[in-house]
Amino acid sequence: MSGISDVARLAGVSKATASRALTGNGYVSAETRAKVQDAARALDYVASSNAASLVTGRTRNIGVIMPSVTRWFLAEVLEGIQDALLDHGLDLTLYDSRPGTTGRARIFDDFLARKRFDGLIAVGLEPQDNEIERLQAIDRPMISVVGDANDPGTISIDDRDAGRRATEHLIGLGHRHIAFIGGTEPHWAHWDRRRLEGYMSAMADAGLAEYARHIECDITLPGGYAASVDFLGDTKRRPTGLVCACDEVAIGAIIAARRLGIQVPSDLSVVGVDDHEFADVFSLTTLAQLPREQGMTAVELLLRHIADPSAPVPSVALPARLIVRSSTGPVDRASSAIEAGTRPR
Amino acid sequence: MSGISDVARLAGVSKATASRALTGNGYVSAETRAKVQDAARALDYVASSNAASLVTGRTRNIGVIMPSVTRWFLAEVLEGIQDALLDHGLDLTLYDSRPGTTGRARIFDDFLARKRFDGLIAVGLEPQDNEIERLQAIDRPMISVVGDANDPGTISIDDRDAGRRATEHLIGLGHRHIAFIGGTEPHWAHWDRRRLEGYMSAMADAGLAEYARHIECDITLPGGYAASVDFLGDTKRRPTGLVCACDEVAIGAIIAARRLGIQVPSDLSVVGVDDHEFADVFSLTTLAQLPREQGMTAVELLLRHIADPSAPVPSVALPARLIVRSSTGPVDRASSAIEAGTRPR
DNA sequence: TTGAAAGCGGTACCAA
DNA sequence: TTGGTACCGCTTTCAA
Repeated sequence: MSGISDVARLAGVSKATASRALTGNGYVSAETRAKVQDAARALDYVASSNAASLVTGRTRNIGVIMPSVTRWFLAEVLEGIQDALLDHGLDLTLYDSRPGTTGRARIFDDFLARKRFDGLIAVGLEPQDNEIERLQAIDRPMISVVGDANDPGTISIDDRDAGRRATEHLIGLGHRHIAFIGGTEPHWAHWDRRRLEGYMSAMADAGLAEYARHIECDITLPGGYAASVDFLGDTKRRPTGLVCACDEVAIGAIIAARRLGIQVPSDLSVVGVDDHEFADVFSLTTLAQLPREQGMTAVELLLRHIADPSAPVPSVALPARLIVRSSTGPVDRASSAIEAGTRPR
Repeated sequence: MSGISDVARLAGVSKATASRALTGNGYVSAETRAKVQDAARALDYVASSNAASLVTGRTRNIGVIMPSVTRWFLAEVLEGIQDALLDHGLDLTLYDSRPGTTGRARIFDDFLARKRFDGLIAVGLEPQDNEIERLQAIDRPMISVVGDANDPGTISIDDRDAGRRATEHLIGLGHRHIAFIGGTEPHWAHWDRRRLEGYMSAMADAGLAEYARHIECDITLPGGYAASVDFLGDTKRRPTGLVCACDEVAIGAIIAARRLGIQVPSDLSVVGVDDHEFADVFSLTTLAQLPREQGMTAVELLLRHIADPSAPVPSVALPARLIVRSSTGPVDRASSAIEAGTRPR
């Protein structure tokens, strides 16, 4: 393992000049630069990042904190972040902090305080009470993916709008009995709450507030499946349209419907949010978001913020794009038990 | 930001003593230790890991390199690794190196050479030609998850055995026309090749070699779906049993079967390998592996190796556990087109 | 059991 | 444009 002194010696210059030639900071003649670079290559020189960080205060490392890596959306964002960081030559330190684990507590109490990163990206974090203080105490540039676009440094889709447009899509197909599925009281996230609000306002605007109904479930495929098996079994109250908090829940609902012999979309239309990698296989109509791009955007915003901490940090609210597949279709009033009990308009 | 000198001053001791008290290396009286710890707490002292690493050569950071984080198995292993590392107070640097990307090339050419980690865990990496040399050049302890258990420092299930037992399960149910689905020529991984071998040997041992058939597909849910729609459509040649390279492929096959009106398991029995989080929702019979445990085991092996580099590094081959759900059942000879053309034994 | 002092491997200031 | 040198913050001899 040769150090910069070895490189300097071989190139016949001082350590200082070697450093300047290699980092590109300060004046070096083209000639000496070439000499130094040759020497470095000959010795397979790799700078010690510890030594460099110690004096510059820069780690060339970005921390990413998220509540899981096993959810499709989060994993996609993570890959977008990784790609962008690799392009910039920056390392990625992962803090996978599942709510309620001792690991999460340690991350907030110890790991973040070490500040082994120049900046932090929080993805879908939903910090609880004292975690927020910890985050603020870190005193490092930070960007959030998923969250309230009114907060500075937040990248997300307009969740309220997504919920609204998913609902309007079904209303446009003639549905009135439309339910929303997703979210449970202890575990509400910012985004599913917003999507529910969008659903509610679309229903209200269409004069369908009395038909609005919210079914709680875990925001996972098995969660959506379990809840759907329950409420779809009740034939009398079964809605004809279903707005789902996300695609994983929607796919769970579709699987449940099949198991119960309910045809999608003739008996039940289902719309999700995400454009999950499985959405196509399930022919799922959905409001697509691009998590990978969100991750890459987060990196760009963060690096800009690090480069110029005094500049205001923008937020980015991306629109979701409606992709119509065949899990939604016009309501079939004749064959619907719930419509049979409703007076026609 | 106070440093160790501040702590030392406040505690009324020297830097050296403060360091000893805080790190636990060297003799310090219980009394001074307490004094130093109090001072550290009072000042919210956090040691600079750069400074410490510079002198000790230890980074207290582990690198994890894997070809993706969006596959269920890999994400689960990653969370197992993260949990174990958090327990030990170690950071995790992620190198997500998707095959064929420029990012992957950079990881192998630049990032790994920086050695910003005390050890490396490679998960399902399948390094290609020159990548292997790069890996060896790193000269840091390394453990592999997924791979050949004959190589030292490898954790995996016995893939051959898993393929064999999945096949034997179907044979035991009376199936003879059993196909294997998964793996395509350019992208063979070590594990799906081994599972195919297990399938082949089970077929041969049961005298069913003539019925063996291998269907190629991408090792993903959409890949399994697409291939299945194709080959299940050919009623005359349709097998009654299907051994899948992994659960994602198996679930894709089940979805394809449903779409084609093929009943599972009465028309087609499907068995996978993994016990994916969706396996239960699809009632999938599978050979379960525990990726989270594999990740945690990898950390333990790696830390032991780092602590004592001269000790031999063991390998761990875990057995997969058969979980029978309702995607497999006895063959129904009467209703099977393919069986109709076969003489009974 | 403690303190003084020498680095770890770079960067950046200042003078030449 | 280059070289000498102090120093980043900590650990670790070595001597007391």
